[in-house]
Amino acid sequence: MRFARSRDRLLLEHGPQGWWPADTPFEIMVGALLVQRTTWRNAERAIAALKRAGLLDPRKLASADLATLQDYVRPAGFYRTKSGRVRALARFVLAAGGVAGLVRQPTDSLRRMLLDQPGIGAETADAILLYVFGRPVVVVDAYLRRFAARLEASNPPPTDADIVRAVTGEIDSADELSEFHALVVAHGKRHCRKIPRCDRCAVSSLCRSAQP
DNA sequence: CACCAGGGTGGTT
DNA sequence: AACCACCATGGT
Repeated sequence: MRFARSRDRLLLEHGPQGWWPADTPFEIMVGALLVQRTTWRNAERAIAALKRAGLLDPRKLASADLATLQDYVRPAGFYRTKSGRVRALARFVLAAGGVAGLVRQPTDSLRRMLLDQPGIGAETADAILLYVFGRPVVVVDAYLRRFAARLEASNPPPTDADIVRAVTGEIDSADELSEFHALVVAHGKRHCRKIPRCDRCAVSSLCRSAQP
């Protein structure tokens, strides 16, 4: 039960993270696209710009002008690709009858639908499943890969499937998985990015005791 | 200056 | 299947 125990200690060290910060479910979806390979700070600027323009709504965003969208998305980086992706997402949600229309889909088919959308890969799909639809899903990102690699200390490092298998069963509810993912990110941001050694890491008691 | 941030995609071995 | 370059802004 290493992941569950780690989760408990991360919670003690960092406190509740309150993810995902957003006013609406659709805002979470847009944010999940905009935050890719960017800081949350910059993604937030783009979200604020869209919100200020009243475009953080599937119907409005679906018919928005691309050049205008590029202007709003710019601070989040990759504005040419991301602007098209958020509009495609809006059209997808709209065609599905809104977020409320998607809720009735079973998790596996909903996941496939999300993966069909441009700019939505495994990580973004799982983040949306977890934070928008409350499905008990393990979100595997770079932080969790490093975290698991340190925890397992194995060569070769655990695959994504290994990680999902290990976490599933230790942490099962969507609420716990939400908090777990947020805590792993919070911890990872302060942690050295070098995978193997934590013995000189000063930011976390978890790091020190994970290395006997 | 180099490197990085809450990835995904299309192309090449 | 494993690698790779690319996308682009803003902070350190």
